[in-house]
Amino acid sequence: MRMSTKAQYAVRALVSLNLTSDGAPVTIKAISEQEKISLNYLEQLFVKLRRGEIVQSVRGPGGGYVLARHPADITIDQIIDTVEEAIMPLSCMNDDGSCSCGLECTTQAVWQGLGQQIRSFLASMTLEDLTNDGRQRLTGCVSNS
Amino acid sequence: MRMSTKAQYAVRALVSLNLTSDGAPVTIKAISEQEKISLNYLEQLFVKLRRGEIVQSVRGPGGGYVLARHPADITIDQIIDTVEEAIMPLSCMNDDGSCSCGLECTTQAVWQGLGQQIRSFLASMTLEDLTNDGRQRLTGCVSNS
DNA sequence: AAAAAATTGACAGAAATAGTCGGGTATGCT
DNA sequence: AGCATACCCGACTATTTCTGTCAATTTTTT
Repeated sequence: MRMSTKAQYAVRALVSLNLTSDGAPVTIKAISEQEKISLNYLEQLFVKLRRGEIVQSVRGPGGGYVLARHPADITIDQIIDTVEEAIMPLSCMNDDGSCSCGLECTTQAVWQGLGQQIRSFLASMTLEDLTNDGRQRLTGCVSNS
Repeated sequence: MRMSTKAQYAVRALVSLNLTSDGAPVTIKAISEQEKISLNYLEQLFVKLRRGEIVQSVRGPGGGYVLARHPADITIDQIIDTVEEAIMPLSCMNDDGSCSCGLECTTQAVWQGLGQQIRSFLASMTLEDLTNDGRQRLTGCVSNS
């Protein structure tokens, strides 16, 4: 059971974007420096985030990325869905996904239930929640750079 | 976000064991054939399960494995903990696990909350629950072999 | 047209996982 | 005592997945 860093990076980058932005586009270079994430890797993520309509790109000089929607309308599970394929791929079923009426179906039900649990948890948190949380922490702490 | 097949195999094998057993030890060879899992791979898993006191081994001819505890006292998260190291390793923190007071702490809180969610879900299901479920399915279906 | 900036796709290194193989050790039956 | 059964253990390999990088292209502004 593990969460890919890809998902973690995407969430962090978006929180950073939302936190930094004053309405004008933010370059991923700025995010990269602030979050210490490889610039090129971030590019990959933002390509997917744009396709998933989480962010909008503004090309040309002075360009960058802006949130495509209000942060309260962006949930964490949407972000994860966008950057990786599935939140929880199941490898326990027969290759064709059918049920052979053996024990697999029993255990499958467990993982599927778990998957739903995970999803609903992630769906209950929005980017705005995290940003507010992050803002609090930043002001409550001494600067660290 | 994915669940290792190791955990899935372990759970399936234990359900199978509990389902097949009439009190006498069950050989992993039998489980291997029933669940179509490599014998040697299963052995590896059962070594860990024995160390984790989920099962007990009976040596010599006529031997095999028996559950070490009542199935109602074996929860799924115990099984997973036993066969793999951690349910949810976090890679989002600084290598030493400290908080650098940046945005990491915000997003860390998300993953940690998620980890607890997952754990409590898996802790709420026992081997007995799954076995009963499996028994129902087996009798409710036509034989498939 | 030139320059700046974003987009794209292909690619390589690293890490984790799945599964295999061979030998060893303890136990019970004859 | 000896043999067969069945668990125990460590090392090894192949495969997949993930992470991260590089180079080339397209678009927009000046």
